[in-house]
Amino acid sequence: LDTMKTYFLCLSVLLAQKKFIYHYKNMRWAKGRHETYLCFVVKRRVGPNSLSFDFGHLRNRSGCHVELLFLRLLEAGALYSVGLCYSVTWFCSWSPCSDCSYRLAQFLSQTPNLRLRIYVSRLYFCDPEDSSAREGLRMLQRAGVQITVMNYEDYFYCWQTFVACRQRVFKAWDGLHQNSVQLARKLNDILQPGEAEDWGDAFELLGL
DNA sequence: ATTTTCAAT
Repeated sequence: LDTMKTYFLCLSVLLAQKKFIYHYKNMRWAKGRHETYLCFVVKRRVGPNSLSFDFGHLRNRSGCHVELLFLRLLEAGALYSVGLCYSVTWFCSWSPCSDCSYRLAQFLSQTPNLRLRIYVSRLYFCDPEDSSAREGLRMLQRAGVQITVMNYEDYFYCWQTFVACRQRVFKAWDGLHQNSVQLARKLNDILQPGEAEDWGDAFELLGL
């Protein structure tokens, strides 16, 4: 019960502006981001024409990745009860590691009444083409998860929704758009493997 | 060109 109280306490607090900027900045070399934040919205269908919402944020704690903390929260019944339809959208500062992807896919296969959409600010350990993190993302996609790289609008939305912004308008950092485009391209390569080679083949065929 | 990563000290 105390654990649950702690969770609810965490959920009720808005993120500090500096913390949000620091951890969600989508720069290529995100030095020192040894924490991961997860901002979420849980939409619940409680009647034919009515929805209820929960929102908040979590961060990883004591060696537990934030995605698994979120799953624990769901499983503890804090945000979830059987028989209702859910849609969960979360905005994470790092993309999930392979292990979290695996566990999420497992969870989702047992929970058909839950839809998950994941927005990520940066890609976690996805540089090598054969990395398990990349494979994990593909597994999530096959499990029906929509994975997207955050863009300006997404940061804007998060700022309004999860940050103690006190009516201060979100101000983009240098390179936000460029970095987002680059990361989106990379994620696209990860999720649609083979496309690049197809192009290569096409060029070869055309003698280019 | 190169740099980092849900830490470990």
